Amino acid sequence: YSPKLAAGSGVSGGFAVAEGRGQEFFLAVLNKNIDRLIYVCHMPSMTRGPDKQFDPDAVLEKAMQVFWAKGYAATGLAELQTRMGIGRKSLYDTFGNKRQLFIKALQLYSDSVVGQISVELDKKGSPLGNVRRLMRSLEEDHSLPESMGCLLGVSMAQCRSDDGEMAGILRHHIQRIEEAFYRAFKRARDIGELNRSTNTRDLARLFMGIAQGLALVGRVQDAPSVPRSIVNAALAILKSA
Amino acid sequence: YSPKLAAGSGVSGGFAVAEGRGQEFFLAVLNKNIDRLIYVCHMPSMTRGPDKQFDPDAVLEKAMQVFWAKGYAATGLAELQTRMGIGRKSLYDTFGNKRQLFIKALQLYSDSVVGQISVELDKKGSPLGNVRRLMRSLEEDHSLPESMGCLLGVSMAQCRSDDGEMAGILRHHIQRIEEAFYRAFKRARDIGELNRSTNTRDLARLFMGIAQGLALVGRVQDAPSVPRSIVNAALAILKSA
DNA sequence: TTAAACATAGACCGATTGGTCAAAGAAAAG
DNA sequence: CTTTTCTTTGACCAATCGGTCTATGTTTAA
Repeated sequence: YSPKLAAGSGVSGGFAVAEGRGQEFFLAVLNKNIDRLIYVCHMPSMTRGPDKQFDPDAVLEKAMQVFWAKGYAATGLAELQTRMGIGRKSLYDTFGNKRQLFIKALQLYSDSVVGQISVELDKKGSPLGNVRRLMRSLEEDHSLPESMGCLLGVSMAQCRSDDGEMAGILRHHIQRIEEAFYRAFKRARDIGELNRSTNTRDLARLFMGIAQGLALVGRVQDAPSVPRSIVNAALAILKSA
Repeated sequence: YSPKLAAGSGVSGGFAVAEGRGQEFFLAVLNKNIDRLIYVCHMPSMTRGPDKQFDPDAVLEKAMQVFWAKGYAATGLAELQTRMGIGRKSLYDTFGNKRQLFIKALQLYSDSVVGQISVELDKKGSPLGNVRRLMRSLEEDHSLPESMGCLLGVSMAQCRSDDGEMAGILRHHIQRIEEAFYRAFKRARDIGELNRSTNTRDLARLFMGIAQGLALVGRVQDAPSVPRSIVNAALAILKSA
């Protein structure tokens, strides 16, 4: 861990008292002091260098934007560097590698966007009202010409079918969406906004799926009519559910 | 179009009668015979080489599979070659380039998969019965662990946000799905399987969106419960629509 | 058989990929 | 100041990217 030990010359040249002794002597000394050596090697440094010149969170946000717009595979390190505004070494030191950076970007997305969805759905008052407000908001977002869809959806589509780790991460994130809808629908049923016979788990999963489909279609849509229709029909469900 | 004319020596050497004439003469002759020359140049060759040693359609099907599983950007020419089983020159001579190959693969997908959906929905008998059968079939497909989702959905997610041409192509293909649902719902309303008040256009777009969401989620799902729920809830809509 | 027209395999291209490394600079403790 | 530790820049790497092209068949009309 320390370059002092890695420098070969320091070992034989540094210990004047050891002159003329055999190899066994050194081994004995090392064995006796190995714990202390390891301890010293792990000690915090006495001096420190300059702090990072960028805010890792702000920079990660930029990376997320790029992945969101272009997808994982189509995003190159060069573009990431440019948009994040940091050097490549800093990028690797801070985030590991491209894949880990992507996973961290997914986490950030989940924490912000999915978190926002949860907040919206958990608001006090009519849970179905919350759902309606959220869906109209999603409709508006994905009707904009510059809509990029949902990063989770985009990533599910790009995730290689044999990449189990990535699939698991994505599954976890979309489950958070499902759970947010589920809480809202369960509460709606409890207070009588939904029929007793309604399967709230099924309904939550359907709305999660609709949200994904909506975001996906919004990516290639040139007019707001299709997102509008989807949300209209989705909200019509709730009137008789 | 013919190397015979491209070979420079043939022009001056071939017309013995023209010896000693000026440049104007040649231009006059060319002008008089230009139509005939063009005609000749477009004539079918007198000899022909060997036929292709592969079936372009079968090979395109293979390419489609690769794009489907890995996505456009993550698919390299090397893998395409291997899976298609043809050389790179043949690939470029037959399909143009990677992008055109991809567009042709999209077309093939649309013709087969979307075509199949249309056939299913246009079947005689109860249109809502057709919808139910189709949705259960989609549920089954996307519950399989090896499900790769829908190539159109995958491509929408990967399509760069500034690639208008690709967005247009994809929009066209998913409209075919929407239209298939629309025909079924319209017919259902006409024969009384749906309420008069139901907006069949909205409902068709919703089901297209649900199908896309279902396919997307199926890509990362490890258990059939979520696809099952989505279709359950989607079909429950129809009972009171 | 000859020669034109095709298809094939595979070498080759510059550009770009994700990733590493050495040299230089900056901050802070001694 | 010096020294140590940290960051940053940018050169560099092998591998791969999409795409081209030459050399070598192979087929068929003349």
